[in-house]
Amino acid sequence: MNKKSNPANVDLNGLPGHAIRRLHQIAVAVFLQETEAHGVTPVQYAALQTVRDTPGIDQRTLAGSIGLDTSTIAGVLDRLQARGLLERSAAPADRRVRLLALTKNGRALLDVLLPDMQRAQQRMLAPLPKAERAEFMRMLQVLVTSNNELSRAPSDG
Amino acid sequence: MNKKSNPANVDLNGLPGHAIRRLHQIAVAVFLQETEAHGVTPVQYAALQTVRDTPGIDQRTLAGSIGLDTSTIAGVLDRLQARGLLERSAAPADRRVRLLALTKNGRALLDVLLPDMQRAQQRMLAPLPKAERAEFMRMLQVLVTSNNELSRAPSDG
DNA sequence: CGCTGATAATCAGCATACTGACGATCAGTG
DNA sequence: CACTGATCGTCAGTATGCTGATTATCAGCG
Repeated sequence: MNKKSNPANVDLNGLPGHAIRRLHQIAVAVFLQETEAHGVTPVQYAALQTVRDTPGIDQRTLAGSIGLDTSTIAGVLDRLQARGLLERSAAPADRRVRLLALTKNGRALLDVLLPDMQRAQQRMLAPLPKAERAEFMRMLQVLVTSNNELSRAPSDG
Repeated sequence: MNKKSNPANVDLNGLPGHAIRRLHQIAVAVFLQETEAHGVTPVQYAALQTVRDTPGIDQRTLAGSIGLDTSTIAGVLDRLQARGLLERSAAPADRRVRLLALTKNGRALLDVLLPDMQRAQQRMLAPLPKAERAEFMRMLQVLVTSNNELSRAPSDG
């Protein structure tokens, strides 16, 4: 790949942003591989799981909880609803708000998904020596929570 | 946010994949903030920098080098070319291949971009104690290089 | 030279993810 | 009740990022 040896050259792999982007791509790929049978994306899983854990949550709160824009969550929920995994209903006290709940199919999907999802999570950190995995997760949490206010829909979870 | 206390509940923030996705979002936001004046995305920067460091590189090699699909790189290069930052020329020895090179404007942009880009990279890790930043980067590299073959266009850089 | 398999790039389709603008609704005030 | 400002959700537009199919070209073989 004969790169010219130049002081202006930059080692992309040494840049945090670049490495983080690559790791994210890998994490998504691993998740999709392990959960292949269920046709669910990481974000769709996060939405389903959060609605299950917090039935009757509204879209805005859900978006903040998983770190998504309100305009992005709309499309995610459209697809989940179209698959019959989730229902939207108008809040009786405030007709602007749409309340979310899983259908029976949605809950069933989460149940069968769980072991595959967990295996995916373990595979992501598997290359790290066992002793270092918790340390990596701890640093990850520090970086995410410290910079939380940067995204448009900061997570309150 | 009264979650029901249920054994089926899952702490999303404890999942590697979720934390990595959030960190990626933050990294992109920081990059865009610090380099706001230049209207360049992280991926566009990676493409420009790699073409500068490896003039005459072809699209497929570039895609592999920064960890992108060949179908994704096409759109990125379209936009850079439309802005006059980069040129595509047919390889004389193989007319399927398109060789890439920066224009004078492209090189100039990278020059003025450099300090902003570097400040962005530092900000991403700033919440971590100084002593831990190198350790985090080291673990990041381990995870990326070990799982490299998972993406469609594995990086050879 | 003609055929076959491989390769470079593109394209269509789908799914995040953002900004900025908009319509609908609500709460508070006079 | 009418007006004002805020809030919830949506939409249009743009930019990654993927899979699978297609086109153009090349390399090798008979």
